[in-house]
Amino acid sequence: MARPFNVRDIESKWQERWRTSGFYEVDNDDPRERFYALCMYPYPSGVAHQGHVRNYTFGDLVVRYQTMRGRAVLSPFGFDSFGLPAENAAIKAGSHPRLFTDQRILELKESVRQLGAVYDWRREVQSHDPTYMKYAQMIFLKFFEAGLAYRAKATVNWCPGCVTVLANEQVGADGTCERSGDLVERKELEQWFFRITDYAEELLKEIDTLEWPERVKTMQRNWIGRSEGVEFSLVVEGSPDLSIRVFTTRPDTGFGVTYAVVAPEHPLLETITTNEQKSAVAELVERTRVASELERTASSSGGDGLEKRGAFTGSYVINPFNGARVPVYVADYVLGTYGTGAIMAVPSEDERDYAFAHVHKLPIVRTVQIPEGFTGGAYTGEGPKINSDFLNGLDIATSKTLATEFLIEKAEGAVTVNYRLRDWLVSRQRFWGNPIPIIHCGACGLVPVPLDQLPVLAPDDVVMDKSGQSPLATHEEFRKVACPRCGADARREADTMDTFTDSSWYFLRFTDPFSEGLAFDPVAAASWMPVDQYIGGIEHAILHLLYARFYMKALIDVGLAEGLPREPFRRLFTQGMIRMDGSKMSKSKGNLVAPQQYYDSVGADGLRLFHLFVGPPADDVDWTQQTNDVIDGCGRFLDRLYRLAQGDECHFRTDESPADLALRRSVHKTIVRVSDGLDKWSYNTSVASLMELLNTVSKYAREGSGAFRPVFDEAIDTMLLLLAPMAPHVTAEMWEQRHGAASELHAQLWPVPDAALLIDDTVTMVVQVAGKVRARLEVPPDISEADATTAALADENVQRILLGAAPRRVVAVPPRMVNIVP
RNA sequence: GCCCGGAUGGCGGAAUGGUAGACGCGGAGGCCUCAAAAGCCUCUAUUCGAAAGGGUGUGUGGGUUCGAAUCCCACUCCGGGCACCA
Repeated sequence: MARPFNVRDIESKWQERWRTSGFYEVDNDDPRERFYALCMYPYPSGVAHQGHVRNYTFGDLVVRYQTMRGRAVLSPFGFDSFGLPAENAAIKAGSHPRLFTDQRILELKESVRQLGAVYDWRREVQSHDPTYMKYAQMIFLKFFEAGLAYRAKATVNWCPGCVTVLANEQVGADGTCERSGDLVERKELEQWFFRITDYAEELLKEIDTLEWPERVKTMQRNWIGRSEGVEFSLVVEGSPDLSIRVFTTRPDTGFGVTYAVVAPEHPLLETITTNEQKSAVAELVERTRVASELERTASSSGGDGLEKRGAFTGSYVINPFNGARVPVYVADYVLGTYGTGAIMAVPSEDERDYAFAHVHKLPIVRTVQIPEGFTGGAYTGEGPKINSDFLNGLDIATSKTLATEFLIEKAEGAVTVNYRLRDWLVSRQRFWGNPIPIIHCGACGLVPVPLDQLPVLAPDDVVMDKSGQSPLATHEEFRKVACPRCGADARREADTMDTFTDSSWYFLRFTDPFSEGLAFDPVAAASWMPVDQYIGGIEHAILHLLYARFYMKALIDVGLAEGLPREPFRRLFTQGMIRMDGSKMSKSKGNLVAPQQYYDSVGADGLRLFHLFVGPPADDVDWTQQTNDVIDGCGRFLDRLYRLAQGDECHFRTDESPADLALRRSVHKTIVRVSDGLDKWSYNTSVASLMELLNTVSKYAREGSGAFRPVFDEAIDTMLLLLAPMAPHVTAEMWEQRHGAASELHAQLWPVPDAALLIDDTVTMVVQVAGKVRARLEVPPDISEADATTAALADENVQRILLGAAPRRVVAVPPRMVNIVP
């Protein structure tokens, strides 16, 4: 494509200028109003792909726009540089992950620079940087001292592909690993956890205060999964001292309990299992132990496997509501890790219980009147209580209250809240991560590495393989250490931290990477936090965004972040992903379209404009055959603007004309429209109004009576200002051509519309007859209702359609429209 | 199964109770040129009509309203999230 200017020369000129000018570096004592703009820091995967381009285009737009709004904008960049891909690549090549990582950081940095995105690079953070590691370890130890980090044996998720344990959040709904896609196995292992469940209530409550996309908030609420109910005791028949605690959210259905279930992991299972039932129960327990999460949680609707997935224990418990004896089963549909690990089963009003009862031929007693025509099994809807003694005829809510009181009095009942959220498993059996700074001493137990010995760094000569053992575990020199407390021979912890721990506080480090001896100075951090605009992918809706919220609260509570807001990200924007042939554009799918070819043709400015223009930023983008044409179109728009601004094709006149006022009105209306679009994340319409304005100015200056220079100049300058955050290079170049090297476009303030120019002399009023448009009239904007009606009725076409008949009714909304009802 | 989005020309999309289809892509025609590329101009939902003008039209069916892409009810399809959490 032949262009009126040299894209590469212009773009590299300005990129170099931004790199060296320090214009986008902000100090912590900057007196301007502050704005913290942040894109989620990336895993360094090499040259940027279109997803990065899209993300950083939005981020850079925010930075430049807010800067022109007069704010001190904090715009840092860094790398989430620990993680499996580098380690796996290193194993394959017999090399060290640091080499891969450092190389890829350089590549990604270069891509970002070529996009023209501006950052305060003095604040750069890399997870694998020893300084950052030191403070990450220090935070771990603070959590450990505060009891927020603990070691426990638990049934955990093990990914055979990644040869490490995973957090619950990293396991998909189908029981596969979120990264590798392997089926996750369950293992009983001793691991490190963060007590995120301590914060379940706060994490849930504060979601309401966040300006986040509704669906992200919903996903977090569901993940935390709060449910309110009653815990009470079921006394075992024949053993008055023995009872099973159960949890229910439907105490009102107590009269419908026809059996009870304990989880295969339940501590009382052995005690209550009778001799005759021992083998059946043992078989069930063994089956559950080896079954994958997937098998265990497979849909309950398939009755086929269900029969085998439960066994009678031989014991009975007494239903406190009616004194009935009901059998106790063990079944794998009850989880040992939730509630009390045991339930009262009400097949009539619970679908899972219904399915189980159906297969095991257990009785079903309805306690809610089913609606007429209801044909399903369990009925979970509203209705009057039946078969329920003192609850009969009442609604469910009232019955719940009464039944709860009953249980409190008669069955050691207590109102309880349960959460689906589990503690965060943070240890990983991998090499390329931050070592957990703990020493295991036979005498002293778990001993923190003294602060002055941080960071614990992994040695470079570690054998990384996929044996499943932590690579550090086999390095004798690393592991062997004297206990800091008693001096005896001890062993260093060999596991590393989940990389999500790194991304849980990097945004705090960005605010103050300068202080010595501190992760960050709370005063400096408080001057920037919370992040005013956080931008990233929807794929982090739960994982990163939940962990970071937890870290923020925990850091405050352990005293590292006093005075900071408890929520780190005030506003979140999640961009759509890029799809090609129906699937996400990604390195693993091999369908990447590298940005370089567009840097060469339409330039970074053209490509940025495309990402802004292609559709609403939150929507997914389909990369199709049409895409290249649209990108060319964006380049064409910049070319036209450039050519027009040269003035060679314009006719200039020295006297004023009515056309000048009309143009100025278009210009000032465009200021409003573009600003609104930028404020409301409607970048596509902002670009559209600039394109429209260019068409208008072009017509004004090249056709008809021609252009008046000052009006033309105002139009061009305004367009450059409005376009500056979107296409920063070419606009900066044009500004310099017009105003000289002393004036820098990006240092200008955002244009302010002249209110007087936002009002037109006449507006188009629509005349409808019976709701159909029959005429359009030019009327003054302050036309009265009577005048509007008169003008409407006088219209020739309206007259013709009315056939002289008097209107039955006239609705006038001056000056927009008049609707005549014949 | 439950929850949340969404459905508008050939395509991406605009319009959140008042002119449906802004803007762009694609397409058609024209100007410029020896010719092409580039650029520029005009047209481009559909249908009847020579035109003036009219009919139809925002997934489907109903409703509210002077007036509905927009609000309400029911349904269909598409996308996403969650899914034995008692």
